[in-house]
Amino acid sequence: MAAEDELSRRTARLAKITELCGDPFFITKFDKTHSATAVKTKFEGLAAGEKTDQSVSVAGRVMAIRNNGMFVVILDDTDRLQIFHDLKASAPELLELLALLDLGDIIGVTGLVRRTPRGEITVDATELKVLSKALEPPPEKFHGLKDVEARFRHREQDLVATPRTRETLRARYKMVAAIRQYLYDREFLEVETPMLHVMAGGAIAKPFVTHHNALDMPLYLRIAPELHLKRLVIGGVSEKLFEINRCFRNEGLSPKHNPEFTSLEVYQAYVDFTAMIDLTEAIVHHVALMLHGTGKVKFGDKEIDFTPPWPRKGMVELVREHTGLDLDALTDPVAARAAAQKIGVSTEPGLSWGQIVETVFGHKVEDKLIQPTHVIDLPKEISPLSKAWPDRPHVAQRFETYVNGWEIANAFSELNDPREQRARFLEQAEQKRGPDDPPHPIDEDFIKALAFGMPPMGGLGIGIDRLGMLMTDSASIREVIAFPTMRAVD
RNA sequence: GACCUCGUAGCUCAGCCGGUAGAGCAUCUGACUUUUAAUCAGGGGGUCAUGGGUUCAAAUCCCAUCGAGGUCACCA
Repeated sequence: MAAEDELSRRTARLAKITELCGDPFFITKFDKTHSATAVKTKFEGLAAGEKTDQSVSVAGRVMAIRNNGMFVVILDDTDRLQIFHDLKASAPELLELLALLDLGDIIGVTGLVRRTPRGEITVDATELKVLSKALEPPPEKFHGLKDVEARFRHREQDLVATPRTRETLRARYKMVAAIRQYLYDREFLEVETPMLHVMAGGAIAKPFVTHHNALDMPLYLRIAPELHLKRLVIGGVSEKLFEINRCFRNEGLSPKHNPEFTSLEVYQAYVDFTAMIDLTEAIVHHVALMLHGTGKVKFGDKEIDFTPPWPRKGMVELVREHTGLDLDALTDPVAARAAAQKIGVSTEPGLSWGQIVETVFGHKVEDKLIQPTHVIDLPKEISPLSKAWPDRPHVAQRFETYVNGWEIANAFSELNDPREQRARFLEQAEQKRGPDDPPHPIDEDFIKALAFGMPPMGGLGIGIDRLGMLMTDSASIREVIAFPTMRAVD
């Protein structure tokens, strides 16, 4: 039967239902007394074949109709639940309505709870209401929705058809809630800063550009909230604050990159980056415990142990361990570049020593860091917002945390010297980057804010989507984003 | 952006050494009073992503386009 026929068949049934008991789309409420799980839990003790005289009202989507409607399975946001209709003894109106049910309809049922001889908790329907009619059929009941494109373009279908999708997205949302609660409990204030920026700062990435009509000027979707968050700390809104929200980067898509993604950024005055290491471990471990009851989390064929503390290793030290190349001994960029070339890492000419270290690290080390590892001692040249060590001026007081080869956290002792910050920005603006990259703008408002006096502080960013992937054994970032970015179809 | 793979019924898939399209689920008709992916019998349902080419003949081979996935590149 063609799709149009399916639509007209279901529409015809809707008309009949409307004749019988009114238009379902006019219904505004249903007094649901129990969720599917609540029913199953409450009557757990029933023996097979045992009946009760206790009535419940349940509601959900019709997932299966067996034995001509004798058994109907509904799904709500907790579980599936079986409904029984006595095809011989039920009221004729009920049976008439039952015959008009389709897979996917939303129904409300009132009836007595029993356990069938086969052991299934079941509601013997005495009342049936169609609360909403599905005019389109659901995906195949056993194999579900497999087509990746369809799953992401029509997440509602995927959610109905694929238990794993429900679990993954729920876990992601619970994870975000757990992180918020963790920080609330420690008196961090959750704040909001602009999504629309006059210039996109706080990171290096290509921004999305839009235009404000009334102001007749370009605006950029933020690539990071960092600079505004620091300004809030400077102003004294709170010495401990955070934001969990979206950032946007106009770059390539990959299993680890979505154009919009969620980041957590935390700032705390009067602490250094080592406090952010502790906080990173605490937050991530807390999330693992909350979702899995243990710090050890399965990912693919690996087991990742989030139990603190995690090892800290220098970036140059790691490069040495994995390649034998000691970049500390080659501080001249030309020599460093030649040495990198020898071990098969070619770099653009004109890169700084720090950029070469980062490139070699990215090619030779990154994907080997499976268990949580804090990479410390990052080059100052690639850390324009971080304080350097007084006794090691080319090394930043910064770390990046890697898990499963992915960067999931990035933090530093925040640079608060406005003169030094201006110099770093200028250096940044001159640094060699991609051929079509726009020049890095200098955010004078931010420098002015620093000049107003920023307390020493630690700042931390955690990629929520990637953390979500780790916590849900998801190979693609799209699994943990309800509606990942897709190309438009005609 | 480059390369590889994929796109067949509403869904899940088969068919791909060229010969005019199949199965299961869903759907329709009938049977069935306790099913658990219910079962049994029968029926209907297709622009084989789109466009072009080769050929007597194309779902199948070739080219282009669109969409998707992957790898790489890009990426604080």
